[in-house]
Amino acid sequence: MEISTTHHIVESLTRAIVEHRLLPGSKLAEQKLADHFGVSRTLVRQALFQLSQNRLIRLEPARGAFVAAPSVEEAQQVFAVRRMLEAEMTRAFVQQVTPAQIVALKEHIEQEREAVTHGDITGRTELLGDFHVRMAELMSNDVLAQVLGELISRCALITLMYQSRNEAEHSTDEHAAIVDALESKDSDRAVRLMHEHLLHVEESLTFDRKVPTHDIALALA
Amino acid sequence: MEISTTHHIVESLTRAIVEHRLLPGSKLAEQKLADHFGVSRTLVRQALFQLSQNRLIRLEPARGAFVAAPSVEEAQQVFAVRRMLEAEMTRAFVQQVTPAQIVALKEHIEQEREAVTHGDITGRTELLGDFHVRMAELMSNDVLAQVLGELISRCALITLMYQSRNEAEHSTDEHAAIVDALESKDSDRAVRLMHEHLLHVEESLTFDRKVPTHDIALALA
DNA sequence: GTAGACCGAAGTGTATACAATTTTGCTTTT
DNA sequence: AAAAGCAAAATTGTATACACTTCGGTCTAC
Repeated sequence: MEISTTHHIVESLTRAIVEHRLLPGSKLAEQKLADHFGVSRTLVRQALFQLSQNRLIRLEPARGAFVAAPSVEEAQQVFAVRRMLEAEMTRAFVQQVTPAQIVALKEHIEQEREAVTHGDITGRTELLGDFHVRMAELMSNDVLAQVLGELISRCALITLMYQSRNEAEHSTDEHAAIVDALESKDSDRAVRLMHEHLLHVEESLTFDRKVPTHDIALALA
Repeated sequence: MEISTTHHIVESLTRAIVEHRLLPGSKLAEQKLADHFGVSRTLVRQALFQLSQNRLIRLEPARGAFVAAPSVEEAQQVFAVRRMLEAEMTRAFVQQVTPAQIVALKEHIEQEREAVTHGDITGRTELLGDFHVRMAELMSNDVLAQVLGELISRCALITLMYQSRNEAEHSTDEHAAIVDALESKDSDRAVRLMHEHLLHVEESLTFDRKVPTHDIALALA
């Protein structure tokens, strides 16, 4: 089954949503998208279906597709799962860590610092999430990397919405501290740092800032 | 976007695959399925796409859909993730356990025992997996329940293929032991038992029994 | 006798046509 | 003037049509 054209549409819409060119609640009309991409509704529908599986959009029967507005509660649940999973991932990582892996992680952190100093908001959000996926990949467990990737992308919207520059810098520092602990094979410290790091990121989200919404009932509540 | 008809097709195919009426490697031709369900290829393609996201089938461009044959390596990776996730889930469960939750889990175990004694292979595989999902649900973390459910269903094929009745009985006993530890709020014991339980289930898979396959290269290797 | 090209059948990939539902704006009624 | 009802327009849901790729088999060339 061919998926390359569909994939392009998915990528394009994903960028638009994550970069907030499409706000949560916006309607995604099939024919308009089809015209824009120069394809038929068939491919647009495939793409929309895929995006709904990624939780980036919400499909309502006979009404259409809308950009998702993940709730703070959902983000908190995702972080609870991440803390469970990544704490143990960190412990397992120390068991089988190699110098090459440490180098790879340190290089990644350098990229993070660059994005943060250059004010590249989208890039930094992506890189900060990728640090965690990179760890999973280095453990040569594809399933782990994929599950973690889904969890992280699932709340890309919220993370992006709520993360300030200070918090981004803080995250990078914490990543560096984790790698230090990994390098010295201090399993307990690494696990504790990872756990605290995820708590910090989650705390930075719970400040109840205003989210643009198209849901009237929610807006007036 | 309507999904109910598609959902019915997905359910039907899922049962057929999990119950081994469709063997790994089997081709799923779109027109034949469309005729069988009395719908057009459009809906069949939607269903196939969804099944491919669940890893129950594999889509090959311009060649079609085939029932997946998850490798033992993949199953091992899934179990590695489950051990990480469920060990911590168990620890968190003890923190907030209530008598009602214990009752619910004990009732579930009774259902397991019935299925095992009645020789209901499909039912018992489903129930044995559901025990873990039920725990997640009782923690009122939908995301956790969903992630775990995906992990478990992901290797339903392999689990079903490799699990004998003895092993199933053993699993039920281990579930009961875990609930005992939860009830006495012995967090360390519960975590240890859960970890060992998942190791046991995985071990029962690694015996390299013959798997029917349509992949010539694999069959002759 | 075997390797390779070629043709037809079968199947997938995409577009379009049509049916069913929702939305919208106007008209009518109170 | 506000609300209810209705009809037209717009939008989604499903089926079908057609183009393109793959698969099998046969025929030819060596």
